[in-house]
Amino acid sequence: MDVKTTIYDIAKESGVSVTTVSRVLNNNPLVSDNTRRKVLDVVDKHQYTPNSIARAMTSKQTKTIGVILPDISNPYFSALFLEIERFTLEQQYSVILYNTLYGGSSHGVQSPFGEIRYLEMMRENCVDGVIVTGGQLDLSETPAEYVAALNNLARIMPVVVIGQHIAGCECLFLHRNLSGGVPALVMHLATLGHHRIGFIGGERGIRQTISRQRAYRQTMESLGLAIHPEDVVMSNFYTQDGYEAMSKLFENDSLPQAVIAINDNVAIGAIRAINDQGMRVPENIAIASCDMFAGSEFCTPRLTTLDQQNGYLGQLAIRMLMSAISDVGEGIRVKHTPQLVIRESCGAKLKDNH
Amino acid sequence: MDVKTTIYDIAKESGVSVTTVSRVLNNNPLVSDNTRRKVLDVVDKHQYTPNSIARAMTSKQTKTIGVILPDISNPYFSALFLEIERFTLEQQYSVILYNTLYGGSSHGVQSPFGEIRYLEMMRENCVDGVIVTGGQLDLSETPAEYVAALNNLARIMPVVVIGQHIAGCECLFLHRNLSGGVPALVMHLATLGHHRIGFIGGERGIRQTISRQRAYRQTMESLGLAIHPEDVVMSNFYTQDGYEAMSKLFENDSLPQAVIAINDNVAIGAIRAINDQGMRVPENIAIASCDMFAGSEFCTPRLTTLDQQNGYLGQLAIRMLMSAISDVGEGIRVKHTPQLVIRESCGAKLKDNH
DNA sequence: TTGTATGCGTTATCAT
DNA sequence: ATGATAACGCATACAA
Repeated sequence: MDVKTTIYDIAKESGVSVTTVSRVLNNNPLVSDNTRRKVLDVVDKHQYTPNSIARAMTSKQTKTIGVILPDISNPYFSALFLEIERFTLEQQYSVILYNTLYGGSSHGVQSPFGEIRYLEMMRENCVDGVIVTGGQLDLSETPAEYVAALNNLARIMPVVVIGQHIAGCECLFLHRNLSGGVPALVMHLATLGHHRIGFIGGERGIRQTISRQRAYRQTMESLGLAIHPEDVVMSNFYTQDGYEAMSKLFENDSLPQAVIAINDNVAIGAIRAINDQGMRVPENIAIASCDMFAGSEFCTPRLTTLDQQNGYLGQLAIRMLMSAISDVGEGIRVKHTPQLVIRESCGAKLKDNH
Repeated sequence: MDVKTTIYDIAKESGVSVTTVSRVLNNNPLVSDNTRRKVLDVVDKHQYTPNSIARAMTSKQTKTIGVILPDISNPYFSALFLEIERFTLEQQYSVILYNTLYGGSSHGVQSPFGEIRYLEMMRENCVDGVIVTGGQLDLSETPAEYVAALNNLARIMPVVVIGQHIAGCECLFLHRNLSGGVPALVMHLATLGHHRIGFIGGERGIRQTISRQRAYRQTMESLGLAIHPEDVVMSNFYTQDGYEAMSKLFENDSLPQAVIAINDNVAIGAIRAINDQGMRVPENIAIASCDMFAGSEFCTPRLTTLDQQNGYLGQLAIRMLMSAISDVGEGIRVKHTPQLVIRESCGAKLKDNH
């Protein structure tokens, strides 16, 4: 391996001091055009780029942010991440990504560490700021040690949490509208004539689950529709979990007319389970989902779902972080409103295709 | 923001020299148990962790690797990445991820830079090694400037390329078996009585596309089956592309009995298009795919596909890189063999579900 | 306009 | 067993 050329090599070969080279590199105007050109020639010749490590030593900035999330193979998180990364790059920052795999992944891959360890690693890596989402943050009762670890980190650098506010947590919060759109979804189903509506997916004790279920229950009640307790089955957030939850429903004596899934993956698994019973969606059972993932407009049937604007959320988070890194600012106040996307899986707009 | 405590703070408070603290931190045996304990107490009290930047200054190692890929929201790449990250973490390394978004993404997100820029950024960030896959690497004619940029980087640090070997490229290559399994797939279809078989998806000029199409053509020929030129439609690698490619097929005078898709996403899009025509899979047209993604066993119909062992591939890549970083080793020789996964979308194993 | 000297936090070399 | 000091590559305060 070649050794990287340093600012000293450039200085010597250009016949100037390191200071001058440094000035040229940082576009400091206090350099004559002549020397500037001379230096840049040598820089180009060696394809020299400053060592960002050494730079970080003096500047106290690594120009790197950290992102901690459970599972990048989950479409919800990858949509978020892609937007975060794009903005990060535009600001000349890089991003270190940690997948905690908390709550499991669809690949069976195991994480070697617990979530708290990832927070520590951020500190060790001297990133300039951190965005963290999912995992224990989404527990209705976030463990005290985890909050303590978050606060520990937040004392050193800006930390943006995408999720609901946690008492005693000193981070910046980007509040997610967890239940928004669910009432619209329930009403849409009711309007289509589905009066017995179930709810599947999501883990017990997770905020998304709780919040969306609550909205579902309240809307049902306000519409005067009864909820059959056996129509509500929790599991997790992946396709497999949708399959299992729906299969549970089939073990009951009777079925709901419509089922709301916690997200598109769960909905897809549910549809598979329904098909396995020789029934069809939406003819026999309608399916709707609370979180739209890329590609769900190509399912059969196309999924009626809620656009949670996940990419937009990522954009807000990174803007919040960047402003916290540069300014003294305490972040920005924002709002996002989940939008109902009506497609085929509930019976509206269904093409006659046979 | 609090300022991070340094080794000096610890030294002063412990009443020893920084050298001794450093020894304690690095488990150097040349410290008496007494001082060690004394120092560790202070370390614990302040929750001190060494500044990895300063450490990198002297050690010339950042304990960070870089991964460059087109789009982490693509299941193929996320499966790869998750395995890379797991092994990386086990080795106490972190990973910086760059999505080049070369070839487009499913989210419409645009990358601010060209691929070569990402290679430069790796150098600037002083990572210890790089894994790069996808993008221009997969062009049948990789541009000379891109190869030059790769070589530039490879002169400074180990670079592992997941893909086919490129003439004149000095990186370490993890050869992918691109066409393996395709003959088995074609034969499977032929055995089921499908004699007119089409092929859709994949971009023109991309190695995967070329390689798999060639295997498809050769196998067809060896089986004495004719290929109708209009049954082959290229597009890209996403669901939408599968939809469009299949729609093209419907514009022809007649249809193939079976269609091979370049991957599961394309297959899903194709199935959607077929359903939109009032036809069913596999009853009217059989669909098979060349690259299995997580969750495709929950499609309706379940996809018959090839397991490319993408996660395993990632594992091999990171092992190769790690051995190149530590040893003088020139990497490891490995083999992976895509496996045929027979499910429902071709008509075998189809449950009667209506 | 240019250069010298110092510091950033750690590890390593060399004393003691 | 412990400590003083140089070195890593860069930015910057201060001189010239």
